[in-house]
Amino acid sequence: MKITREADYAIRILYIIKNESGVVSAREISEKTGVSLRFSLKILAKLSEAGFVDSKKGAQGGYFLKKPAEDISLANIIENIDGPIAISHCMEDDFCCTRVSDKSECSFRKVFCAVSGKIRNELSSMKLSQF
Amino acid sequence: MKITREADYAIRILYIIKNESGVVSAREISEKTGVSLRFSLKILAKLSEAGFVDSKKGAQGGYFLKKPAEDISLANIIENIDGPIAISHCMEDDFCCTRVSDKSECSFRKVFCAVSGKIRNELSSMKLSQF
DNA sequence: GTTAATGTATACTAAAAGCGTAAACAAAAA
DNA sequence: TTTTTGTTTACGCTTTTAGTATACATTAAC
Repeated sequence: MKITREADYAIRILYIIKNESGVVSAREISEKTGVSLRFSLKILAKLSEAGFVDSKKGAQGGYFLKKPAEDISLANIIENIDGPIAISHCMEDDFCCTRVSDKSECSFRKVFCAVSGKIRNELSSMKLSQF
Repeated sequence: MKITREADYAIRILYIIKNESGVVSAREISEKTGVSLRFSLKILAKLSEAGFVDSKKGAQGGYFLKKPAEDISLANIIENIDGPIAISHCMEDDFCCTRVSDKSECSFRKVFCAVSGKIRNELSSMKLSQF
């Protein structure tokens, strides 16, 4: 029922980068979040691959947002780190639906999909810019 | 971001008990859900302790609902098996708030609490009786 | 051009949680 | 009194989470 710590950290890291005028070094991010340098770097690499940030190498280098903060939602961040937002394993093809002959028949699956959709909408409406 | 399989199974088990006229044996529950007998028993013990079901021992014994199905919501079941519905570790006292001096200052905490509340409301409105 | 500060990539490991099993026991109906 | 059922406690395997270590590549500054 929870997002991972990594996703939580990712949100805070992006928040720090957003609030800084120039580029922010991994060291500075680590100090401000309290997350170890190594782990911060790992998360930053994922954020970079996902296209949220870009980096400038070498002395005085660091990270900066690649997209406007209005275009980054909590749902975007979470899904990139943790994978799809889904409230139950039921929504995976090899779980409940190996037991229920017709997938569309499973009323719980329907409910879980509906609830997951609402959560996703909620988190999609929350943009990095509003924090 | 997911409920555990145990919670998912618990929901399905209660659904089966609800739809049966008399008592239902653990064996029958296991067969109908596809969950092993032992694991079904483990879940049934939790559901019994939580007051959702009661049981009749001895030959021809089994389980039956202790409350009306209208009074059992998905939120009730999930919280009993998995613990409180909370979308982030941030909401635990020893996580983000060891880093933020004033808990109420942490804007992410507020957002996570709000989203968690919405999810809980959603799941609370879904009663076992409607399935 | 060299150096030092930075980011990149891959692999590894420890701890926790999730998932399920085993075995011995207790109760009660037939 | 036997058999069917539920109860309790402990154990163990597997997967995920969380974090670390090492070696390498890039580039700005001097």
